[in-house]
Amino acid sequence: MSHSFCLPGPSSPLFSPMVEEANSMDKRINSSQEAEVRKGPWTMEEDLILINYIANHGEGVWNNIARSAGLNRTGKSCRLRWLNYLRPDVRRGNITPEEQLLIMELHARWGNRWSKIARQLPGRTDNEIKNYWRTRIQKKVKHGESFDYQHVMLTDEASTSTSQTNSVEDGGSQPSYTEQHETNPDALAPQFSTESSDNFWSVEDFWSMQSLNGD
DNA sequence: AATGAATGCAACCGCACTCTG
DNA sequence: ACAGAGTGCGGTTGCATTCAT
Repeated sequence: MSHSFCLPGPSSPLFSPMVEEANSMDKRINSSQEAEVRKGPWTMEEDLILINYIANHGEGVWNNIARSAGLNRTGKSCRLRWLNYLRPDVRRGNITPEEQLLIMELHARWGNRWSKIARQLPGRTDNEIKNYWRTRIQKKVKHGESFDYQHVMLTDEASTSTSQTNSVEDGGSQPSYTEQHETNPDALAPQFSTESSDNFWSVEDFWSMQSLNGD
């Protein structure tokens, strides 16, 4: 199968700000210890490498993927990034009222079995559900002693239409990708971010592009 | 406009489980 | 049966962003 993504090379203008950052980090790493693995936020380059590698070779042993793809990351880190963010079927953005109700019902039944709960919500990840529960629902449960599904849903729907809407769809916390737009606004290659705005490419765009390339 | 607090999310950590030789 | 490697999972943390003053 040929799933090549036509990745822009590291010298591409698209990557320059990010690569600079990565390089400076690499320098620090290389100067201290060659084999030290990278931690912290993923760069766009790393994402593309991982996506491209898995598209070509499929999933496998994560430590091998990390090594073979040339990513200076642990297999664990690659797996997490793939499952929570890069997978083509991962749904991002607003949790619908239906999903919220389901989460609450399943949590009432199973407790903090996030992965189990996530399996009932196609495209949602355990991490996302866990975060959602802790930041939205648990907070409300704490404040209002009596746990009223209906109330939680109604109030959260309101917040969904305001703050939550921008949490992911406007890029959320992916500053490292969008920053480059500032430093390199005229980059020829498409921007890659989670934003759905006109000027940026989202992960979804990337995968639809991939399917257009005829895999 | 500045700044401190609150919030939300990505990513890491540690432990437990499963698989394989 | 055992040990080591790999994986899955839940808890926690760090930090960027947003909000309130």
